[in-house]
Amino acid sequence: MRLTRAGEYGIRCVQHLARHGKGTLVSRKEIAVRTDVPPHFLAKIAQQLARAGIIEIQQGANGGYRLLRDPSGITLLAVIEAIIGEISLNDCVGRPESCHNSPLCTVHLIWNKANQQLRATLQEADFATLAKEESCCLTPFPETAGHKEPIGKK
Amino acid sequence: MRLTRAGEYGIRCVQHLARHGKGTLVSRKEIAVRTDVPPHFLAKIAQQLARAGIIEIQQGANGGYRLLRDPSGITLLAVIEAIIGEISLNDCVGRPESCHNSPLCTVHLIWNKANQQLRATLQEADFATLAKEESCCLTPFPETAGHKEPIGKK
DNA sequence: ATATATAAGATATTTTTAGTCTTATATCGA
DNA sequence: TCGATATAAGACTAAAAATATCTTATATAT
Ligand code: SF4
Ligand code: SF4
Repeated sequence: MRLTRAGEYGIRCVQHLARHGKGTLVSRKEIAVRTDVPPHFLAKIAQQLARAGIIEIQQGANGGYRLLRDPSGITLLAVIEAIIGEISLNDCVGRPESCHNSPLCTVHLIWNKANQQLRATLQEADFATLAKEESCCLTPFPETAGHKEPIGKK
Repeated sequence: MRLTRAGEYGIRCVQHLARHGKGTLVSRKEIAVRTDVPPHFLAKIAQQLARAGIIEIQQGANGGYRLLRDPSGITLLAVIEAIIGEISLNDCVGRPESCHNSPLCTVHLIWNKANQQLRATLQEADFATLAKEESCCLTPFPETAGHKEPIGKK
């Protein structure tokens, strides 16, 4: 019941790009360092974002990534689902046929409602708004950003 | 971003008990067969429900499980969180200290909001209401319930 | 006492997540 | 044109979590 790291990383990537604005080329390395994401992992995530039409990848020397759309036209939901697929809080939400009971199931209805509500909330959040204030993943002192401490251990 | 099977099974178990009403003893085997849950797995889940004060386990011959509270006083949220712990859609929701950026992060605020909304929705659903109509996991013909077909394979 | 049913926790299997590595390709600039 | 740099694509590995089972112990009804 939790977003994967890949999803979280995808959001960080887009948010960093959003701060530079639509069309600005930013190197993978800069994004990786500033958002604390393993560079090779970021490459994979970027490919998914590119396939979803959110970013464009420029190869070669001085390559990098750029936003294809205006930040105001990119929602949190779009980015997340580009990475992890359509959100489905319970198996039967996305695939009702996975449970023979779903046509009669009152719990199923609750899950459908909750799922739709969650997706709506994430759809309301666009990256123009999100980037307005200083936010996600701006490491205060880039030169000292060791980014090797594990992000979260209990 | 999905409920675990253990969580789903826990709901089925409580719902089955709810149909029998508070205090009625139902054997683990009956619950397992009728809700299509592996018996040993159910045992584990039941222990978690017992620790959470939702059911009581009766040992020994003719033992089984019974609801401790009235179905109307048991919410979907309570059952789910008894099994999988408190819902946290992103790591930083439950443990803000896991990301040094959380105090400034606008995305973090969205997750907090979405999380609270989801929990509220699941809290509104109580098992008296859920059990009113025929619902979750009532196999139409118990005697033919082979329950060995895998519940969901793509 | 014996049969029955669950307790509790160890163990095993499978799936998913997370991350890395390798080889190929594209682009820039000397 | 060539070499350095940067990403592409996908194979591969490692770690973690989910799912399920097994084993031994304990409780209870008869
Ligand atoms: S029993 Fe209901 S809630 Fe559970 S998987 Fe089936 S349809 Fe979904
Ligand atoms: S960057 Fe923001 S949303 Fe992402 S983990 Fe940190 S606080 Fe949460």
